[in-house]
Amino acid sequence: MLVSKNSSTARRSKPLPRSFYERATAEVARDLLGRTLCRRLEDGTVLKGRIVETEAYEGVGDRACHAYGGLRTNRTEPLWGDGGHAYVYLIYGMYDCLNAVTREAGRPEAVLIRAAEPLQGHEFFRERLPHLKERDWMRGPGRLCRAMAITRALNKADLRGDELWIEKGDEPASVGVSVRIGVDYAGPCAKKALRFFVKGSPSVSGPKALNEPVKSRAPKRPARSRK
DNA sequence: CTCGCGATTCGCT
DNA sequence: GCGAATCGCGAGG
Repeated sequence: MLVSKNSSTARRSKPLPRSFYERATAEVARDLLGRTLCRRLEDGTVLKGRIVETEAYEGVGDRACHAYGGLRTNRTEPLWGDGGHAYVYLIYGMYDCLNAVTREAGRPEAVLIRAAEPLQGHEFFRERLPHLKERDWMRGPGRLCRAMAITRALNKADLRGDELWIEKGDEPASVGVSVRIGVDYAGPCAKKALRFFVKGSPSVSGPKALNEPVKSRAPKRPARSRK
């Protein structure tokens, strides 16, 4: 029996189900913290990172959202599809950003994955981003995609697929909340507390002032209600 | 077709 | 702290 060192043949933990994504977007964003983002390369190498920072984009009424005002174009098409798929777009002509589409088809909402802590694939990451320290490999949405080789080729990919998926992971000890980063143009929507991060993680991006807040209390992961 | 600009990052002052 | 890099997208002529 072939034993693979890079775990390409290792049994794979189950990806989060579609139903995970078909909920209120802010809930999904909060709930994605601590989960394991996984990427399988063509050669079988599997890369993993622990999600430590996310942002919710709440659809047609959210001025910061690409689908604001009902905008439906070739670019925003993935947002309009089923939850549990990837929306990968290019920003500033050089960086890809990864979103997890939420809600059901017809509700164009998503969660931007802003940062993660490297869990698996250190050799690959180091070779790809030699100028950065380990903690910075996935610190920021552009670097995260760079490190994990996530490009627009994965746009619309199923997040339960073979190339890209998200696993259960572990519950963070402490969660922070703040306004979203880089959306000052969004008027009143820019004030909404839709950014979630794992407090104390060295891989969280953004200004210090947002990450070491004074009074914020972390909302708890909503208990699975039984009706 | 032209124009303005962005859910960022990096390097320099 | 500031500005350049770099190009696809969306709006408008």
